[in-house]
Amino acid sequence: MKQSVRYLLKNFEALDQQEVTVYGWVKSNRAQKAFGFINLNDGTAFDTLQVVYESEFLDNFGSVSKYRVGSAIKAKGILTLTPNRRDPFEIKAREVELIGDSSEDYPIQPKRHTREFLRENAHLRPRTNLFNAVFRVRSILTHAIHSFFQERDFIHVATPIITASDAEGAGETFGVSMLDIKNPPLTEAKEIDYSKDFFQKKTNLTVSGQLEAEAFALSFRDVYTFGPTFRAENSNTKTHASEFWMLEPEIAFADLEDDMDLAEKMVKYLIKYIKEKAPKELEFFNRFVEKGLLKKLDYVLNSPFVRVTHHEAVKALKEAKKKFENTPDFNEDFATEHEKYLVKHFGGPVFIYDWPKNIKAFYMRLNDDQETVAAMDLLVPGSGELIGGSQREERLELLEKRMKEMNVPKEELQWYLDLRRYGSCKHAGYGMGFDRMLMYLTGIKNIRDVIPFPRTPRNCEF
RNA sequence: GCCUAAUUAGCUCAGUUGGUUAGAGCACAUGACUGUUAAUCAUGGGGUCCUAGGUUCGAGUCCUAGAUUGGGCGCCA
Repeated sequence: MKQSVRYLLKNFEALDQQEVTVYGWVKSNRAQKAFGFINLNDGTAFDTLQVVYESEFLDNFGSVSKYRVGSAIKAKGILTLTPNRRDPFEIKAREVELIGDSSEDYPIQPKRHTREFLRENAHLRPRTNLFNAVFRVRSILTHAIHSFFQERDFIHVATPIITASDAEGAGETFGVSMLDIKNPPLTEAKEIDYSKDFFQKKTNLTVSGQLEAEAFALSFRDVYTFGPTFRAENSNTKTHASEFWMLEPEIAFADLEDDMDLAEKMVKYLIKYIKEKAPKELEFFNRFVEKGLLKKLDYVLNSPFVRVTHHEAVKALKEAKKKFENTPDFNEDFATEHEKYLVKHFGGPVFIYDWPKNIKAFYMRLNDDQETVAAMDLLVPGSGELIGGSQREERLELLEKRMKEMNVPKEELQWYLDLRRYGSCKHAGYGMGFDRMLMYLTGIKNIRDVIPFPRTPRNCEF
């Protein structure tokens, strides 16, 4: 019988003077002449468990006192309440056994390491306090997303990872091919002949599950897709990764207003959920990662998100006293400095909606002014653009016209146009960068530190 | 992709104007210690100063190129 540290932390009061067995890794070991202390972490809880070992109970006291940090051990002993000490209880060992030694050069020490060093040791960093907390919260956040949508009767749809659609926009994609790259089959025009490839056409890793999600929304009404996404851009920033996770809900019989309502409700739900399920972890982030994190989250929880049009936002930028490197323009997207100013100016998350049509994607619904589309971005402090969404163009003629204007090939997207031919209706959706949401919730400032084994340009270790 | 900074022990860092044998804390090893919790104390071992060239009587230190990493920006349905 073995107990997890999490179980003991929850039930220790009822287990006083009972024998328990724990397995885990040594976080620190402090030996004196006839007794010593091991702080044990088994990964099930953020906190460690103190194991007291004494020479009078152990034959192997000498070797136990030499167990190094990182070693895997088993400890059997008597759970004892210690109300006057720092920890509420401890284990008085009757048996301590080495399962897996950790050699002298174990890189993770009971001291502060730089994030860069830990990134290079991505296989060992989940053993540190910080990453133990980050990746537990990541797991809980995944669950929070599913429960938010499942509680609202959304259908989860697994959209494909490999697609043949290159029509979604200018985003660079990773190609998927089984052709011999040294000697590929060529067409008469001396171009690579993808008809000889595995799928008999050019394929790539997905940059979005949205188009397929739309098909399901026009069957199930409310759906969401949640999974990995791949971008081959040579982006070197702390908010971009080559492989990341994206959540994309899609709702039918709904407009942009409904879309923003859903996004706002969801963000608040996720914050509330994490506060409830990972209070220890949040407290840790609040102390050591971002001072004021809890205050920030509470503020977001309790105030309505500001909603301004792109036009109003640009106006606010133009009226700002601050000098920008890039001049704000009514027909342009924002630069990073503009986004930073806007979230500061509006004091928290802010929706920017009704964007000029020429800087947005072909599927976004044209507004009555003929100049803007029903698109929205949610900007948040620290993580930049957290959510981007729109109401979709449901009118076949207008959609076809827009595709022609933007050189989107129609042939590959006949199925997408079908959705407008057969029972079309207004619908909307958005995409949320899951990893950016996690950054926002934990205060971690680099996306590489919220992804277990991050992939970025020139880096695919592990 | 552009700009900028950094790279010295397992880790975090110091290293004077270019000049003796490159240092500290933690970690590791040995020992002391009857309640420690980043324990403490004593002693000890541990270095391709990122790589390749160059300048110089002499380079961790100066120059050139490259690699890697950080930060800023760009790209980003």
